[in-house]
Amino acid sequence: MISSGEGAIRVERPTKTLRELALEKVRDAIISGHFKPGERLVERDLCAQLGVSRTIVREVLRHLESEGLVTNPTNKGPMVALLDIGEARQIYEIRGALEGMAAKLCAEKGDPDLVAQLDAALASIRKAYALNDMRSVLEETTGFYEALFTRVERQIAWGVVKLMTVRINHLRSMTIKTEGRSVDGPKQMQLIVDAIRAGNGAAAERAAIDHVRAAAAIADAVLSAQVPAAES
Amino acid sequence: MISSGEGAIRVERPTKTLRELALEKVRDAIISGHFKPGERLVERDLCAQLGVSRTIVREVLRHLESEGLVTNPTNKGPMVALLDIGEARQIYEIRGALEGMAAKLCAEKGDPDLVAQLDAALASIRKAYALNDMRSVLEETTGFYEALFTRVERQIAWGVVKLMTVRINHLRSMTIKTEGRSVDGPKQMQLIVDAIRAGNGAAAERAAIDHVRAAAAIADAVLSAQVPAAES
DNA sequence: CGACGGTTTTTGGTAGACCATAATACCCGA
DNA sequence: TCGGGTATTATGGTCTACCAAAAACCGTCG
Repeated sequence: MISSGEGAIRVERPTKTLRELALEKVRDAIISGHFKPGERLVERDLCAQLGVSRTIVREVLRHLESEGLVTNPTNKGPMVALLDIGEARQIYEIRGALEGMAAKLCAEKGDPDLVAQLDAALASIRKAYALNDMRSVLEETTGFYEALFTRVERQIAWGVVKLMTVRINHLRSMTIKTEGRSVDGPKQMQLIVDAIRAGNGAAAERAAIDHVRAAAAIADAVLSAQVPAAES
Repeated sequence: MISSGEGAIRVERPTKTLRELALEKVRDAIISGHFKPGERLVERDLCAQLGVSRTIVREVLRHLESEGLVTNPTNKGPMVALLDIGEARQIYEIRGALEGMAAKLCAEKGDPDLVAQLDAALASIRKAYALNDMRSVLEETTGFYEALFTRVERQIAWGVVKLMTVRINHLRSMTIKTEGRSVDGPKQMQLIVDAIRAGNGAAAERAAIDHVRAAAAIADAVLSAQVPAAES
């Protein structure tokens, strides 16, 4: 991303600032469900729990707000964002559009290295499924798509997809556990890779969209079942 | 967005918090070029200029950072983000994908009201061009696309497009001033509307993509000319 | 049981302090 | 004059304390 002219001998001290640490902690806590949707996030409580000052906490909350993980009704204080079923559908749709675009570009690029990388990622996913290691499944799947985007220099689209993804993370972890997903999921991704290998852009796009669509359908079912009819 | 059960008699005091005000001010200052790309944004200076405390300024900077308008090199302090030509291309591409998607959905919906609204927006754009009122051109164009997205309930995609758009705002204001743009721009948008009116989803999608593509091409030319060869 | 009124909680926002580090200016000796 | 080391300054990162106002809570009284 940064055009550092002078090679890779940079010292790169990964000085994480306290704020970044706190941000990750809170984000993970939300994603992992430690803080449940709708739960209030009281600034001073967070200060105590994180062991940092309000300055930090406020900045973190603001950041998460702009990520869509936290909502902030004025004069009420921040809370973990609720995921609307309509929003979830929209997010899956956006992912479909962008992942389809990336897959198409990959196919048109015709880079054997890329195909190899995707194959490897897919193998890892299958292995993780076999071991029932859902955490790794998610991780490797993320890696698969990261390659899909970044190998054709689409960092920004990848950023958007990541942003969207954190908001539906708990849905993701439910969809991958669904009956048959351990077979269907990789199979659909295989179709993407095959189309890319064949250099068939249109097919790659379609396959990517289909894969997201399948995940969306499962998520939809999960959400509908989970909240059959929220009373007024 | 919010399901307020009890009708529209809400008092709705638009109590903007200071922070929100400050955020808009700074964002506008960046978009309008008051703060130029690469310029340092010194926290204490901003405090003085905005008349708010450092807490607020820091939160605002963090927010703009996650919008991509500000970068924050560690140990250096925030500065207005530089727009890379590659990033600009990526952004136009994403807009193409999403606006194409929205246009297609609009066509498939077949809502006469929507068509009327788009026609009206387009008329306003033409009028603004005739008056050489570029500010209004931008505004009305935004309205056009907002309708395109929100009329088919794609608020999230619209949010993404808005996010992308602020980052290329100065490019936008240059492209619309380009020779012939006052004719070509509306003409291309007319094609979108026509396709929607005809209920032709594929054509609407194509027209939307073409329109973005044309803008991207101009932006590309502008950027390439502007920075012929940035030295190492 | 319900309305009223006060107390506590919590947010929005401010001021100012402290430290660490990066950049800059400066100064002194060879 | 040049080189190098040191003092200074600018700035971000972080903390604490404080205030006002909105909300939430709670207990009392009609």
